[in-house]
Amino acid sequence: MTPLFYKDQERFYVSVDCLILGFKNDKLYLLITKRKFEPLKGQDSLMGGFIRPDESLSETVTRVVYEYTGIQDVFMEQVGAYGEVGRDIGERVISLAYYALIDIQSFDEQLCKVHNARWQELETVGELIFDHKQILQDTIEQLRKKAAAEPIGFNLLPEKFTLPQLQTLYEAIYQTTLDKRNFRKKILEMEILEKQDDKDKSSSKRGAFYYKFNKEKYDQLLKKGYYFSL
Amino acid sequence: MTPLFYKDQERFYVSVDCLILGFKNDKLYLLITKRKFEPLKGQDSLMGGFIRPDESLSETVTRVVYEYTGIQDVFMEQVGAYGEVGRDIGERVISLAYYALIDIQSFDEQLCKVHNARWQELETVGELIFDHKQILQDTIEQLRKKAAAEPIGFNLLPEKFTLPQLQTLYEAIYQTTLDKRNFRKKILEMEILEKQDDKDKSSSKRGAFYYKFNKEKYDQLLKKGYYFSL
DNA sequence: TCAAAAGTGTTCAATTTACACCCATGT
DNA sequence: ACATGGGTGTAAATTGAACACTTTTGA
Repeated sequence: MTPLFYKDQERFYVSVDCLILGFKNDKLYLLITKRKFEPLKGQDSLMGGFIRPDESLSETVTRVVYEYTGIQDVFMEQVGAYGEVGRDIGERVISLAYYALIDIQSFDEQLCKVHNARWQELETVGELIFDHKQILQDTIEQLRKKAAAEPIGFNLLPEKFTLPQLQTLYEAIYQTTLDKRNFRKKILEMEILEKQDDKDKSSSKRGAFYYKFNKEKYDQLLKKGYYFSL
Repeated sequence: MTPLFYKDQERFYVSVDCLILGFKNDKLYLLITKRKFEPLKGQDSLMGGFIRPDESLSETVTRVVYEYTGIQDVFMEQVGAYGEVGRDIGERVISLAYYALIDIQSFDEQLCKVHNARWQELETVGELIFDHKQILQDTIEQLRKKAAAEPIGFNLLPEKFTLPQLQTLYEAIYQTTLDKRNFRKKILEMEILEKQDDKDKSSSKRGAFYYKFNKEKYDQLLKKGYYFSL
């Protein structure tokens, strides 16, 4: 019942490459693994996995991210398809790149040992196999644009976070410094944050109030034609 | 010499779907074809083609666009990868969507008959097979953002164009009206257009001066940290 | 001579940027 | 009591939005 026309076509290996990003110590980190098989076994690589016949693309990403982080229900976005003929030196593989933003607190550190993985500060990532470095560049560029236009940064923070935390996150994303008063004014004016009663005292004596992102309020805002922008 | 690990994996049909866009009569048009083979033979569809083993993704797009338009060296951009398990009802096909912007003047009208294709006004596109309508939505959204931030609109115009033409193009892209004086001020201040000595008299008695986009000037602008925005 | 599209500047409003001091608290 | 990071408002500058009339010329 498969149409004949399809049968005449070539088929290809298709993989996903996942850029798993976390935020700690005021910096963005990329999860990097040592490749487990030839060719280039042992070299630094993005997390990857081949697509299975019964999986959609995002299901494959979800599976790979879960495997490497133990986290489910992760925020992800597609970066693009990479299909130069010789990009994978083993066989021809077309790769679909996705980045995933995780709260690094809920990351299972054990899994680093299992997978020979490590968190590498984003700005200091060295050589990666194939075109993975290019994929990373494209991802950073896309993340910057997206983070400026939609409230996706919160995926990198715990449910409760402080405004200083949020600001250093955006400073890490944009690789710049931001004015404290302007930043706070802007984010608070949107009224998408809910101030909590308790404080984080881990980084100052005075303590900084916790906030939560309120997705419902954000959705209402969208309906009214307002847009997130930082 | 192919690594064993790869051999264990499934392989997939991979196609590109091309959204070929043109501009005429103050409106954007999408090239639509009647599907040539089963399943859904005869229904409206984007231009597509299967990837060949010796082709990169953009080479496949270039080939498909050439086949349907007779145009080479076309501006294109990737929209994304579409890979839901059941998206193609014939077989599982992972599709990589690209849009291409062409100068509709240089389009070979003959090819419409050869391929059962037609230009459909973008805002009136009806049902399309599979997830092609979704792909179209995503494309329009991406095109709007891109056109606002980079000088890609010129790919939809002849080499020489007038400012009224350019303005109606942007009005078609954004689906809004723009203030003539503000528009002209903004685009001319960038100094990326070169005024010609001759006029287009086809749409008014007085005639409107032709301009050309100057890519060199634009690149210099980029180096100085200025950015295109319309 | 008149209809139809091309061309041209200024004012006001909104947004963005720059900037400095007091507060709370643990040591 | 003091050091450390948290928290707050205003003024200036820039950018974006609104707006109306003159010019050219073919029919």
